[in-house]
Amino acid sequence: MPELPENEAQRLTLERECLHRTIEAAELGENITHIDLPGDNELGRLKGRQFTETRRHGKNIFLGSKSGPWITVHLGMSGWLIPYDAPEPEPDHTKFRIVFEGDRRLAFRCPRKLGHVKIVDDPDAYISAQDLGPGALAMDRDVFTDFIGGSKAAIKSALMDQNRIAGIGNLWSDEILFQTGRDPASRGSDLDDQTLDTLFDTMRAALSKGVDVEADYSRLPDDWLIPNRKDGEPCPRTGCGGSLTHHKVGGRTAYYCPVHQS
DNA sequence: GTGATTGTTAGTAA
DNA sequence: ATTACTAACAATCA
Repeated sequence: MPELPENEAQRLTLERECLHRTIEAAELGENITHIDLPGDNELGRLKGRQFTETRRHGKNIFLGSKSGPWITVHLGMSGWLIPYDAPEPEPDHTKFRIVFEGDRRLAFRCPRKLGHVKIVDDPDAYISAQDLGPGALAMDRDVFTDFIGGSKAAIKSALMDQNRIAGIGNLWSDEILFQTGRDPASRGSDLDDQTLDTLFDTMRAALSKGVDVEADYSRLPDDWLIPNRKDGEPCPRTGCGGSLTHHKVGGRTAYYCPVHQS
């Protein structure tokens, strides 16, 4: 379930659970055809080292140290990083694991195999090679408003364009547009300057709150979309009175309220 | 069986 | 050249 807030929560978990422990081994799991994982040579480079820092850019998580190497993880659609202590059982669908000295383990669970793990020497070089845009919570207002204001694509698709804004996916784009009161299929180029500013502020506030609650949706406000994101639910916006519905925008399912989002 | 899923990307079209 | 849209990827679930 990984967009910017979820990935940031994962980074925090790694920060708390996986630093300053000597790596005994890095290993592949079972049933790993069709998933992008490091080869044996790469795995060997991790042995004997310690991770000392974490980073995140958009939906990409990095775990490493000044002198490298780093591992970078993308969770894909269903990936999750799970620290645990032996002899607790390893999670199902573990595709990659790190064995730390002592009992600590880190499992990369990825049942749908759309995530990946790579070994990289320099996170910054990796980020620029991937052509990722600036992180949604790190970017300047002008860069955001220039891009959205000049985009003829559906505004939902523009918000999710990782090459321009890194970190926003299907759920959080819906949330941002719900709070801004815009139809997900509308065009960014149709927005006036004031609305673009509001959209930027709303994006920052929504994602920041998601980060604050460590992506625990039960701790999001009741009048937000995500905790109510289901067909036929009453629109949670106070006094709106509409009903939530959905349709396809840019190949993804967009949930929205047809009454207050235009 | 049908259609859906919180993501990315190769290929195509404009 | 740039931008926008679609289908495909793999596994699971309703």
